[in-house]
Amino acid sequence: MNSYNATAIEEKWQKLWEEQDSYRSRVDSSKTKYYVLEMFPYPSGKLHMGHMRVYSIGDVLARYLRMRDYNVIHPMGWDAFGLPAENAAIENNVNPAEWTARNIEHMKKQQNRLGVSYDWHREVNTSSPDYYRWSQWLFLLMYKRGLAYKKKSDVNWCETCATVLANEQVEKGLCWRCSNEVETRDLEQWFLRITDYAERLLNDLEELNGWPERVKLMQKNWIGRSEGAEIAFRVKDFPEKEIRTFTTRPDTLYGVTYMVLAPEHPLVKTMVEGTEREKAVLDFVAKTRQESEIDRTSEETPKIGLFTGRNAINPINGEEVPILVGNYVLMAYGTGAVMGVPAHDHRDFAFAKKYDLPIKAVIQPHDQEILQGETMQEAYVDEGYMINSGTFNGTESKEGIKKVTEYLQQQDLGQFRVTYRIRDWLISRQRYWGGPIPIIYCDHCGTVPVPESDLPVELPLEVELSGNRVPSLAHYPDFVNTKCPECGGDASRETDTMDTFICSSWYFLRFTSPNCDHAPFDPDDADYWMPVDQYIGGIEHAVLHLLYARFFTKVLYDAEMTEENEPFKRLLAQGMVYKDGAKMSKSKGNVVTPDEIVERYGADTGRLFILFASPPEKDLDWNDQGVEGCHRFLRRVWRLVTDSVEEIAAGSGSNEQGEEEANLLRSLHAAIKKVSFDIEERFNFNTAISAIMELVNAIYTYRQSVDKDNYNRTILRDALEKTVTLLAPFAPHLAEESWELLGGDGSVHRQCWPIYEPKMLEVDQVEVVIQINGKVRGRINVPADCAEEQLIEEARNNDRVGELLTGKEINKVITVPNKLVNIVVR
RNA sequence: GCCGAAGUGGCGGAACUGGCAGACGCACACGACUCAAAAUCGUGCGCCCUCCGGGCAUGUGGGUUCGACUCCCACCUUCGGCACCA
Repeated sequence: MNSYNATAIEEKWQKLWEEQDSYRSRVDSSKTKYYVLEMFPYPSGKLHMGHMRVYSIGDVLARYLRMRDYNVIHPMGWDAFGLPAENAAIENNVNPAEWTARNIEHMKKQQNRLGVSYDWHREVNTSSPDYYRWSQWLFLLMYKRGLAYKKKSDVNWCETCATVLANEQVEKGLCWRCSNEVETRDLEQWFLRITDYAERLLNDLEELNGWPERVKLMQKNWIGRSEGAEIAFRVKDFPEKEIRTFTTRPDTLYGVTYMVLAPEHPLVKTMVEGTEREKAVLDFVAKTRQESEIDRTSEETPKIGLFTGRNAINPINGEEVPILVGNYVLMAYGTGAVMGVPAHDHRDFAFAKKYDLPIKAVIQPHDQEILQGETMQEAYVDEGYMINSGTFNGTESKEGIKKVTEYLQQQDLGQFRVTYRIRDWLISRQRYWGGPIPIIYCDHCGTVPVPESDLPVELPLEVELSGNRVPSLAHYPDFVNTKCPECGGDASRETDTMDTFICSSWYFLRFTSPNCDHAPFDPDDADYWMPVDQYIGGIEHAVLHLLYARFFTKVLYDAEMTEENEPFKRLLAQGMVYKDGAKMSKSKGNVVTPDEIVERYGADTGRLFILFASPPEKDLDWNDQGVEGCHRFLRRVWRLVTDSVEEIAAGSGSNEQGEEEANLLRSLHAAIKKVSFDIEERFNFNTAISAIMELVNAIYTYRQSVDKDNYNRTILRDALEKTVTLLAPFAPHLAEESWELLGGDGSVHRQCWPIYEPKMLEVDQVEVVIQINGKVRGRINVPADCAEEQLIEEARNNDRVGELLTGKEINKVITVPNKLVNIVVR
C-alpha cells in the first residue's frame, strides 16, 4: 500500500482539470442553471483563511450541484481598483497596474491550488479598460437618467486616504479602510441618487427569503424609513418666510415650546442680519460647522442651543415660540429644522431643562394622573390621548397623528411625509487608481458627459512614483486637457475617479458575458444566468456592497437591460476565522495561511477542516489539532480505498447477504440521505462531513466483521464508490484519485449524485425507550412499527420496569411509535 | 439607550416538527503492535454518590407539558448593528 501523498494527487488532478477545461460553463436552455458566486477579492497578493473559507463553501455547492445535473456557473474575478495598490506602488516603486497584475497572477495560482472549480474563461478584472469602460458607461447611464449629479456639500474626508468617503464607508466616525478619524469638508462632489430607490430597496427586502434576517435588518436600519409630517411654521417679522419641519409626532404639535434650526439652515443668516445677536449666532454657526458631523452628533457632545432673537408661529394655535440654532440638528436629515416638544421627547426634555424652556404636556397616558409640564420628571413618549390641544382633545395619539396632519393639509400648512436616514451615495474619489469619472468641463458648454464612443476614458499608466503618494489625475496635464465634445473648444476632464464599490456593483452581470464589447453585458446571457442563485461572502458588506449592488440592479432593471430586480436570490453570510479567540492578525502572531496548510497537509485537508469545524455562517476557531484530525480522516479513507482495491482483486469474494451486509447498506443509504439534505437544505457542511465519517467507520466495521475472502464484493465496491462520490465536493482531489483507483468511469465530479433508497433504511427491530414519569428506566427491542398495545405490553413485561411499577397506580401511558413509551404513575 | 443574534462536556460542535442530551471530531487515559518511538488498531471518557444502581446536568429563576436544549415570561452574560435621525 502506498501512503497518501496529497501534493502529488492534487497537482495531478489540477493539471488535468485545467487541460480538460472541466469547469467551463455554457448557456444550455435544456438544463436548469445555477449561479454560484463568492464575493470576488481585492488582489492584495495574499490569500488568507477568510478567502479559503468562502471559496471552500462555494466550491462544495458548485460541485454538488453539477453532480445534481444543474448547469452551474461558478466564476471568479478581481476587484482590482483601490488604494492599497497606490501605497504599494510608492513603497516598491512599481506601477499600480503592474503591482495589481502580479498579485492577480499569484492569487490565481493560490486559488487553483485549493482545487476550486472556477470557469476561468469568465475571469474579469475591474481595473482593465475592457471592464471600467462599462463602469463608466453605467455612470453615464445614471447621469442620463438623472441619477448622477454634482453638488457642493459637507462630505466625509479621510486625511490618511486623502479622499472623501460615502456615508456607508464611515464606521463609528472612522474610515472603514484605515480607521482614521473622518473630518468634514465642504466640497463639490459627484453623487448617485440612491435615495430615489430607498423605498424599493426597503420594500423588496421582503422578497429576499433566502437572505439572513440579520442582513436584511441591517439594511432596513440603514435605510431608516420614518413616517410623519412636514409642517410649516411662519416666522414672526418675516411674513414671507417659513420654517418647514419634519416630525414623526404631529399629534404633539400643541406641545411645541421652541424650534431649533441646523447651523447650516439658510434662514439663520437672514433672521439675525443686522441684529444685536448677529455676531454671537454667526460665530456659533462657524464654530459648529468646523466640527465633524461625527463629533457633533456623538452622544457625549453636549447639546448647545443659541436663541436667534426671532420667534416662530405655531400653525395650529398661533402660539409664538423662540427659534434657536442648535449643534445637534442636522441639515441633511428631514428639513434641518426640529420642533421642540419637551414633554414628549427625551432629547427635547433634556434640552428644555438645560435652557429653562417651558414644558407643556399634550399627550396624556391612560390610567395615570394628569400630567403637568412643570412637575414632569421625564418625557412621556408613549401613546395616550391628546390634551391641551383645542378641538383635538381626547383624540388617541395614534389617531391624532393622522387627524392633525389632515387638518394642516386642508389649511395648506403641512402634509404627510416620509424621510429616510440613507443619503445619496458619494462616489467621487480623489485618487489615481480607479475608473475616471467620464465627464468634461467646458467653459462654454458647462458639464458635458463623455460620448459613449469615446469610452473608455483611460487612466494614464505612466505615473509619478517619487513622492509619498501617487498624485491624483489632476497632476497629469495630458489627461486633464482635452477638447469639448460639443463645441470642440478647450476643456478639461473631471480628475476624480469612481468609488471602487461601483465596479463591484455589477460584476456579477459581467460574468454572464465577460467579453461582450457592445454593452456592459449581453441581455440574453444575463437573462439566462441571472440572478445569482447563491451568493456567499462576509457579513461586513451587509450595507456596503450588498446595498449598492441591489441599487445598480434596480436601475438596470428600470433601463430594461435586465429582467432581474434583485441580483442575489440567496445569500450566505459566512462567519469570520479566528484563532485562540482572536481575529488572525500579524500583531497577535496567530496567523495561519492557506499556503502553509496546503503545503503541509494538502488542499483537501484544509478544505475539509474549514468546513467541518463549524457551520458556515458561524465564526470558526482555527485549531491545528483539528486540522491534524481531518488529515487523519483522509488518510483513513485513502487506506480504505487502496486496501479494499487490493483485497477485492485478491480475494475470492462471496454473494453473502447477511446482517453485516444489511448494516453496511443501511449506513450507506442513511449517509446519502443525510449528506444530501445537509448540503442542499441547510448548508450544514459540518454535519454532512460527520455523516461521511460515520459511513467510513461503518465500512471499516464491515471489513473487520467479515473475513476477507467472504466480502460481498459488489456491495463493498458500491459502498466505496458512493462514499467517494459523497466526498467529492469536499475533498475533490482525493475523491478523483480514489475514483480512478476503483476503476470508475470518467471524472467523479461528472457522476450522478447518489440517491438513497428508503427501503434500505428499513429495519425489523427497533429499540424503544421506556420512561416512567419521563425518566428513562429501560429499553426494549420490538418489531418496527408494532402496534401500540404490543408496545405497552412489552414495556410492562420488562423486568426492571415491572419491578418499579409494583404498587403504583398507572395514570396514563403515552407512546411514540418506534421511539418511546412513557408510563405515568402516581 | 434602541434593535438583533447567541449561551450545551476539557475544546470545536450534534440533537429534524417538544420524545434516549452530548452524533462526529479534537484532547486525555488505558491496552495491543514495536527493541523503542511514530503511525495504526481496540477500550474508556458530562458531573456527583454508597458505582448493583441512583441523583444532578443544555447561562439563571419561574411557567406550560406525561415529557423542554427545543415553547412562554423575567433576568444575567457575550457578540453584532444603529446611535442626538427629530
